[in-house]
Amino acid sequence: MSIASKYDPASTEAKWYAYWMEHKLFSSKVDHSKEPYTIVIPPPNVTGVLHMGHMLNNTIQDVLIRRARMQGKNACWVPGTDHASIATETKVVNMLKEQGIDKKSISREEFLKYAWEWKEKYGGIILEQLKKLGASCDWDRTAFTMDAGLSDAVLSVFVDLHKKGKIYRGIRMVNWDPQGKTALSDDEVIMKEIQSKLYYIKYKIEGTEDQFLTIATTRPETIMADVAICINPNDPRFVHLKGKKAIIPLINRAIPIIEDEYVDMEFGTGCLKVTPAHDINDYELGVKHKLEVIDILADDGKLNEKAQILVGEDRFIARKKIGKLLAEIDQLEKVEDYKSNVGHSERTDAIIEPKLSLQWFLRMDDITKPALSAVMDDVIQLYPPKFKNMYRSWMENVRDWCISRQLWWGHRIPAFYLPNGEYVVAKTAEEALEIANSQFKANFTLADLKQDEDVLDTWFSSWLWPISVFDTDVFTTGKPNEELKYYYPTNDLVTAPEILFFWVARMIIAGYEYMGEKPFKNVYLTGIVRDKLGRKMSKSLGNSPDPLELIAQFGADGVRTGMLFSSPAGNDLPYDDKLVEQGRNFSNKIWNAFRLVKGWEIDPSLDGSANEASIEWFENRFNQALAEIDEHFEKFRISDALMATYKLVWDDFCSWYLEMIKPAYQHPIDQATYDKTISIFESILKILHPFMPFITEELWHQIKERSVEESLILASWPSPKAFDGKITEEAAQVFEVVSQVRNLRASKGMSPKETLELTINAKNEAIYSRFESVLTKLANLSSLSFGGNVPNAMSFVVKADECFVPMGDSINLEEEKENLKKEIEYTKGFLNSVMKKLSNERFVAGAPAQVLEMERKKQADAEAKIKTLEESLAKLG
RNA sequence: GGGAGUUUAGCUCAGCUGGUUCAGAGCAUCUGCCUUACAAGCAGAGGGUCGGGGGUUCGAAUCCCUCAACUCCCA
Repeated sequence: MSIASKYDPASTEAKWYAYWMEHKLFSSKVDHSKEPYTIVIPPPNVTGVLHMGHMLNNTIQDVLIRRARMQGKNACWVPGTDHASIATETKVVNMLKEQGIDKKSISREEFLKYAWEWKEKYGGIILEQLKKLGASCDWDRTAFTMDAGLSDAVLSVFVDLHKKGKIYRGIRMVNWDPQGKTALSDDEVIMKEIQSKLYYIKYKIEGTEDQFLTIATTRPETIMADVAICINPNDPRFVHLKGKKAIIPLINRAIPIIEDEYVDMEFGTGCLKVTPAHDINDYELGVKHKLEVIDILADDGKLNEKAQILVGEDRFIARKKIGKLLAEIDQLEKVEDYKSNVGHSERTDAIIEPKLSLQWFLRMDDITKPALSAVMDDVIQLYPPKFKNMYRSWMENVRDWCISRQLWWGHRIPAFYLPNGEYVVAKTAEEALEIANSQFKANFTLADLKQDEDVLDTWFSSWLWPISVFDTDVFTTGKPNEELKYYYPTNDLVTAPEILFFWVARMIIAGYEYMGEKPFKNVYLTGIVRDKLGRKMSKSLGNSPDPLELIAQFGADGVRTGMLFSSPAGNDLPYDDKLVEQGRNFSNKIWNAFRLVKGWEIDPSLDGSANEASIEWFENRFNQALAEIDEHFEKFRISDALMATYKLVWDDFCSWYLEMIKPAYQHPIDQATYDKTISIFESILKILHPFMPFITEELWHQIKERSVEESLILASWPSPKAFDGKITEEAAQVFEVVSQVRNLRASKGMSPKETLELTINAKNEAIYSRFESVLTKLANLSSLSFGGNVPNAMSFVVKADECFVPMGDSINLEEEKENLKKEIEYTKGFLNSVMKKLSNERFVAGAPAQVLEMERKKQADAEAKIKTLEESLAKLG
């Protein structure tokens, strides 16, 4: 045989991907004669490389898009990348550092030149990697969040929202990363439990020499920024302190003692130091009690001159030193070990400093409303729906979005400061100048304008993604172009739950704000890919396999199916090489099934009527399975759809169907059976294609020569036909007899080659005679007959039909009797439990008719079975 | 501290509105086979008190209460 016994994916995959690309089969154009089906890719970081999470995510998208394409929809999968401000800037800064260049020593323009060079060099690697996976994106549409058009859209939106009064500038407490020297959104902060210390510090009461109050704090270095001590008004321990003042140790500044029920009487000493500049809760308390704000920390986390002491020291060194100084003057009561959750920067891992700073904000109270109800009312459906709760609690408690970042790589905030202290928001400096001069009746020149140094949060561009990849002007014109009208709203979004709020929620917000319409219908949330120990895959742990190596080793089809075998929506995927191995084995199984069929000689003179029952059975079984598979897809149960396909192909098609119709070795097959089998094979390739695009396309073309238009990627998904459940049920009964005969052989240690005689005492002989040739072949029988009395035979019962297999003298009469007795005993016990139910008046009265009927049938079946068994026992003597 | 989720076979998970689809699947395990499509395979088998306890019901993996463990989100 000319075809190799093992499938070699490498050459096949390269060949077909090139073929699809060459003939532009992933391409989608506006076509009103077809229903659009659109997915926008969650844009990966432009400088990123493919990791296992991408593999899972993009495999799912490709499965969905390929199936939609086969269903005759105009499938459009838009790829692209995200500029990822912080991540990319960090990488570029590090790269420059390696070259001995300090970011501070070069200008913004120079830095951006390096950054763009970096982007040109590494940007898009990840997209190339996606091609290896088989991703059928319309690559001509590849977008980048910093492309000219998309950037323009971002600025338009900023200007527009500012005009609408939704964007404002204000002092707020933000999460400050002292290492990256930038503000972070709440979502970019990771809470980690760390071991710290709780310092008990004694503050002297003003006007006394020996009266103190003690406060417990984890941050003694901030006492110089204290503006009050707060006690709970209901705390009897501190009644004597009301209205007094306390003196901050070391700097001897008096601060008032205030009262607020916010203070937890149980925690620490019950006294709380209030430091509005350095703690969010204190800040709110400060606002409530109109306290001043003293900020003693510089942007880099070092103490500034307002601290009065230890100026220039790093916050953590200052913490230790303050502890020591306090101890020296005997105002440190004690230090305890303490575990607390502390925010860390997602990017730099530095401990976050709550910091007051001047930032740009987007008002979230109104703009979020349609986005909340869209999900609550299932206009947008989350899969799995359990995320609805999380979504709601987030949307209901959302805070204004801090959209400025102290970085250079990104969309620079289009705000221009004027010499008169005012500022103007406009897309360009020229426009800004015009507005400024007319608004303030001035004669400023371009040189007078100073643009804001900050850039916008990356999500402020990616929230427009489902719109801006199609139309970048709609934000100013308000009139969607043809593309946007046709493709928007998109259908499905596949992404990780960790960015449900970062990204998904904000796209919904932008969708309603600018299109008055949802951006997508369904959101499929994947899980996180973890290693065997349940840890997240990460570069630092080194526990992530290289996706490209996996593809090289197991084939893209194998990896795709492997990833999907065990990853229901929303569930983490515990990755194991075993999974992709199973995927590879599946490819091989399909390959070999094809080898078998392709190897048959056809003899047109042969009569194939003996195979008709088998063909009829499989066609029914196929339609039954297809209905299940389609249903799984509709409900986004992708793993289940795959598993149902897997079992149909492996068990029903390979293990049963092909064995049923397989001619004896070196014997030819009849034309009718061959043709039917090829057509069945084609149907199977179709439903496999979304999961395993490469091997299926390869075999599709090996079946016969086909034109580009006839490629499998464009073939139509089989439409489910009605199936006869009776046929599949009866076949299952016949298969059970086959299994039992095989089992009998195995338990007697007989070779499968030894033929056996089978006699069935059947209620309905037609079931078996229809499949006579199949039974004979698969159970390796020398004869099949019907009747009751068979001496010296082993017996088993299938659905109240007793089957006899004569074993001659090798039969152990006593053992047989024992087995029969056991079976009778068991069935009687079963009957008993049924009778108990049926004799229970309340059951008969309360249970629905259908259930009653079922119980009565159980009773009848069991009684018939017992009768058959007892007769057999009697015959044995 | 507040909220959500999870707990079913060795592992990963199905099990829809309580009732033959009711204790399931895949993988792993065990036994026997290199039976000319496939050992990346074939045929067969074993394996679970559905986290513990209590309740509702004629009937509970499924509903309620309670306890326990784990996970996530928020403070």
